[in-house]
Amino acid sequence: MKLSRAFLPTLKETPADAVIPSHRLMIRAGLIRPLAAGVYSILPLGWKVLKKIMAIVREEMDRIGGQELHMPALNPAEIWDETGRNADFGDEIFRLKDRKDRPLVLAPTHEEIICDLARKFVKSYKDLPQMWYQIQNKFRDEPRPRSGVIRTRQFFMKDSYSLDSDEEGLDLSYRLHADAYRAIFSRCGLDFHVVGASSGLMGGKVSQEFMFESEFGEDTLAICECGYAANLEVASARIETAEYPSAPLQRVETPGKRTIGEVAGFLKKEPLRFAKAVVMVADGKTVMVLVRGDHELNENKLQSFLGAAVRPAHPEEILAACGAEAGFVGPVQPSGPVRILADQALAGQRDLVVGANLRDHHYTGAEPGRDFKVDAFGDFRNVSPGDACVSCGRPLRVANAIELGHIFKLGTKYSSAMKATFLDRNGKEKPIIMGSYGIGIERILAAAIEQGHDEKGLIWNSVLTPYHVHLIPVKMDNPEIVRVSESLYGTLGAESWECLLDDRSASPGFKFKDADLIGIPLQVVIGDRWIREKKLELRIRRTGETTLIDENELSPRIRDYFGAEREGAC
RNA sequence: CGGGGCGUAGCGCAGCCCGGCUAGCGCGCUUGCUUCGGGAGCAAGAAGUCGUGAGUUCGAAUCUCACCGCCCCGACCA
Repeated sequence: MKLSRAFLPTLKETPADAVIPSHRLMIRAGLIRPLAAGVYSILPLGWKVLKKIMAIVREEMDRIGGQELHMPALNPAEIWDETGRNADFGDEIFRLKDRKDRPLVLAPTHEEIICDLARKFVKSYKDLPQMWYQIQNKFRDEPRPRSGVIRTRQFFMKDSYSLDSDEEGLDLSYRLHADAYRAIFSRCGLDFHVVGASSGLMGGKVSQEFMFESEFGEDTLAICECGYAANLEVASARIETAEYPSAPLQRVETPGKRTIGEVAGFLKKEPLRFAKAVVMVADGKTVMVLVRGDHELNENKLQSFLGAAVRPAHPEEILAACGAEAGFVGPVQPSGPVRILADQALAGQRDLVVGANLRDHHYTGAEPGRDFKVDAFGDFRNVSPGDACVSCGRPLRVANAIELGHIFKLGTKYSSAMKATFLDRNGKEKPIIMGSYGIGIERILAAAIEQGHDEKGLIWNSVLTPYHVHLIPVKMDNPEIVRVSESLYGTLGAESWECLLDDRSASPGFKFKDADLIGIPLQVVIGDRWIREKKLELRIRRTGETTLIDENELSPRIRDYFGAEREGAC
């Protein structure tokens, strides 16, 4: 592509509303332009990279036996009512009506459509297993789109679905996907973690996320050097408890001291000697959850334990259940009926500080079992940095991350609801066992940029780079330089290297800055050195290293840089 | 949805508090000349519903109200 003719609008200045590096650089380097909140046009340079990503995804999906299909984004709402997800998605689903006033939705995912296809075409165990996938636009009316292309309202997803007749089949389909995903993200040159995750709205028991670490991530991971990694939603750590002697239960005055920090300072006791009471409501019932004073309640774990959505209790509910306001509530003789759960770190603990269910008072010396009843112990807390890894005991690191992909063992949630069944060997009708697997295509692009840039601009890796070589003739008024650069452009193109030729009559500095911003791995400068000594300057974008080479050395150098796997193509 | 910020030329911004004459600056764009190794210089030019609507006023980019849009933090999130 010749830059004089290219639709490649680069920006010297950073747009005011772009915050994270990938977003800023995608706009500055002309990959994307915003149309509305969370909606982007993908310009030629960005589209070129996305197509390379999609090609890798297709190769790896085909390799594990996936069959590509394409389902409609425009769906009748009724099909979403069959599983109840039209309601479950709430405002996140885009709804519209056709001319006959029939309700339609823009699909946020495709389990329902898969089930519809499956119930029409899968009749027998002999038709299974199946693995169907697509790369398609998804629509989600996110409450808050953000971070450029990372959370948008319209985005490309590779979504695939496995249909199996038994659990062993599902295990295999799931494992194949896990392997394919590792291959995809590795081939795209990304550093990533595979973590145990929560299934959330999707249902099902087992799920794993593929995450890349980023300070701008919306998720938090617990990571150990031994290889253990989990989303904080489900991460656990070893329980380390010290033994303390019993002490008598004593009510003490703590005027105006509500938070653990305040009471700890006032009573001169460490926060870990506290049992913090958090009052939640699940299914209309009040639940008190105790966690150690230095720990945090993990609502996701509580939710999984209770099998119901939970929310923090309102002040009047707290008062009704405990007889005191937040800050002074505790497990010792609450005034109302409350189920009491406690984090396992509190099991067997003695001499704890708890709220007294009386304004401005706490108890010291409290002991579960002796002074208050715990209905159940469980893992209800967030892992914190430095906690001991469950598998090796070394300290865990906690880091933010962005989700690239998520794989789920769904089971029969959707197939049962939609009567997607088959006849097994015994002629018995059974629901198809499903898995569902997603990759955010644009997020791979964003991750590649988050992991490949410097203060000057993008630095593409050799796989995703939109072009291999950026030819920079300096002095376009010199016919010799123009002739040589055109000739190189022609020969490299014939060798099937993708080349950018900056044939604009701009100043050298301008071209160099633009080339660094666009970030093609190899830059070739044709200028003074050519005039004086017939040498090309080959510059590696990542390192800035420049070498003078003869014209006939260029192709071999390019081949070396991009590796032997390209040789067949040359 | 709660909190905060912003909306003036393609981009980045000033002007607004304290109303007033022709709405300004840098970049970019057009034309010409000169330049040409890290976002060149000079000269001449084109380009604006000051987000929208209503109100106050002799007069509104500026004050008031409503609405719309965009960004950030939080909530939420496959």
